[in-house]
Amino acid sequence: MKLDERKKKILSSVVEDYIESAEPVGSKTLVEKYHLDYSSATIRNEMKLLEEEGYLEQPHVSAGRIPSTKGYRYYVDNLMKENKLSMVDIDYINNTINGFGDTDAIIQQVADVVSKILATPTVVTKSNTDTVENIKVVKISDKLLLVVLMSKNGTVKDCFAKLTDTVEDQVIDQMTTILNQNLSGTPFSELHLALNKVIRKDLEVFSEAMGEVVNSIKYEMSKDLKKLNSGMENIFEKPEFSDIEKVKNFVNMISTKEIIDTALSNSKDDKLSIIIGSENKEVLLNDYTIISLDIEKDNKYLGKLSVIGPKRMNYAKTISTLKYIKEKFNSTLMLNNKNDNDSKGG
Amino acid sequence: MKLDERKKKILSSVVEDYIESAEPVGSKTLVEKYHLDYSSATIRNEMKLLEEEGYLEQPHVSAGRIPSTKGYRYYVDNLMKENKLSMVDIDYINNTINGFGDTDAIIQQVADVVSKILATPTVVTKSNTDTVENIKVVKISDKLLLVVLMSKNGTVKDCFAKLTDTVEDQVIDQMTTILNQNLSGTPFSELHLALNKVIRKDLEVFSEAMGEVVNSIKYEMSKDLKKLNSGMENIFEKPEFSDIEKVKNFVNMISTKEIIDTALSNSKDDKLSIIIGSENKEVLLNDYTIISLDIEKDNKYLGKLSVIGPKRMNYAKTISTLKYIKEKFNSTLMLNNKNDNDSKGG
DNA sequence: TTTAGCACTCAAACATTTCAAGTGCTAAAG
DNA sequence: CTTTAGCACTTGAAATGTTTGAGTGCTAAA
Repeated sequence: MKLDERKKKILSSVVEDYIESAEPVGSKTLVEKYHLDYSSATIRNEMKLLEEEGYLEQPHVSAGRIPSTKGYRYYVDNLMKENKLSMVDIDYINNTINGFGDTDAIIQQVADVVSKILATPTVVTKSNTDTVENIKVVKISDKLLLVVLMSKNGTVKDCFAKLTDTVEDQVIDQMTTILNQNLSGTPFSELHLALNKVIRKDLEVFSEAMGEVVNSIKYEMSKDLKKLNSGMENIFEKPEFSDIEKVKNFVNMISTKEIIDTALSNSKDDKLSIIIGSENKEVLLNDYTIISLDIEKDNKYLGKLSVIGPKRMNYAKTISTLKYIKEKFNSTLMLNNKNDNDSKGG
Repeated sequence: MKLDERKKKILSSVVEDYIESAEPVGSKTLVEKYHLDYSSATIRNEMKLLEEEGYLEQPHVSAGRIPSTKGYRYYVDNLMKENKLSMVDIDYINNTINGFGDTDAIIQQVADVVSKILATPTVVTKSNTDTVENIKVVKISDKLLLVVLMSKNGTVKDCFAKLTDTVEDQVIDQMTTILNQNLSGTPFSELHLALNKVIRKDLEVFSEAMGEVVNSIKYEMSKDLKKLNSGMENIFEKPEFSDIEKVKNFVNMISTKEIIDTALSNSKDDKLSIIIGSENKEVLLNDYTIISLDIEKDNKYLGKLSVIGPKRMNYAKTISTLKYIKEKFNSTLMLNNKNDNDSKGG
């Protein structure tokens, strides 16, 4: 696990060259371009050792090396140099995110700016930290239920569940109890996951009614989540997506709310979260890296700003851009939001 | 322009086979699959004539024929058989578009349902027919203008324009006059086009201030337009998009609001509008067909429901699906919208 | 411990061949 | 005059073969 200086230098050069060129990096390139004062043969020997240790990979025997997930991780944790944003980028951020408009508009601005600067798809979620206090299920007719969610802060959300079979009053009561037991206290932003647990536990008992209620709550929540994508078109510039199948999978993945939600909610909530390739539990995301950051304003949690792209991404620039934007939100320079219609009142 | 029965039968068979198979249709296929009681040689002669008349095209000399834009147009206008929706599709529509939720939710439902059934990208726009009554430009500071738009119905929209140079009061007055002259009475949904005309006419005079004001209004309007895409992932199943360049162009086009806005606003506002391939003035859309339909409820214009896809699309099914949904909106079976926060009050 | 040198591997690029689909034309048949 | 059988011809796609160059691992000497 301890790498000597030379190995560090080699690893960092491989990572940086590969990030830039997207081509496997060979020993000769390293010697010439990165002024390593050894012969290519020596570098080859070192690279072989780095490969055996799991930091590098070789696409095929006569190719150069590319970083493995472990290699990227080591680079990010130990080798990466901080990146100062260029004045151009700073100006662009400051001119575009001006704080005008409601939260939705600002979120959109942030997504647009980040995806422009980094030329990568960007996802911004606006989370609702308000928690569920009480859930009521009201029978409107034999086959129609009204679900009402009351929050701690006093807002009310409601949605309908349509059934194909009639449902007994007693079942509704039971259902209400289960929902309250499992969900009260849960932040709205985590309701999705909590609901999945509920149906996994109780599906055998009241399959249809419970299923419909859960789905209608999920649907209502999905409207609330306000996930904003931007810059999807940037993937076409990246050689990782030269294959149509890859594009297809990526687009499908991004459109699948659950995958992204889960990925983002897995990130530790405190600071900056970097999940590289196979570190992600979701197999479909194993070729991608997600870097995300919570944004706060006046100690109020606004949401999560995330960048998703191939493992081969410019980690240094991405991180400094995200951090800069986070600071911008913390600074008092921004105007206050004019109006915020996050959730309709009860 | 008059085609005899045999030519009609051949043209319609070519169109339908090509829609299904995406492969150029040869004379042998037609004889065998469509029971045309002539030899392949006769069919070949007829196809040659149809090609000379412009109804068919030949990708290369040893390939079968594919319909030209003119061929599709003739098919749609004269040959196409009405398509009854399957019970499965009808059930699916009825179960999914239930009229619950606000207008935004319903629009999303419509987009989702249509893209699912037709397996094609779908765009639904919610138009705002309220018209501009008065525009005020207020100087907040030397380099910051507030633009206020008052509507006939009494709602107020406002946005900021940031300048890099200071601007004289007199210029602001002049600008206000020009904006009011050109825009008052314009429906919000057409503001985009009207603004383009304004800057084209007056750009020489007050380039910066006017430009910024126009842009900020446009940005504000774009939030209002509520364009909802759905089913973008469906393009990957179509051989038209096997080439990555095509996908790239399509995605870029769809993300470019102006292109789609213009394309949709060109469609005649009354009934069903079908714009096939090169019939579209926008060159970038020349390989695509846009079918769209205005949706009304209680004689109130709700918006436009549009399907965009390659010229080779299932015209009959697309049209009947859209029509069915339009009727569903007209029918009184749908619940009334619970609440509608189209635009914030003044 | 480092390095020069060399045999070896493999993907990518390019060239060549083969194949099948489908045509247009001609001349004969209806 | 219309239809059709027959055939030479064209062409893209797929399969196959060839070349090239980048890069490696290993060996033996410095």
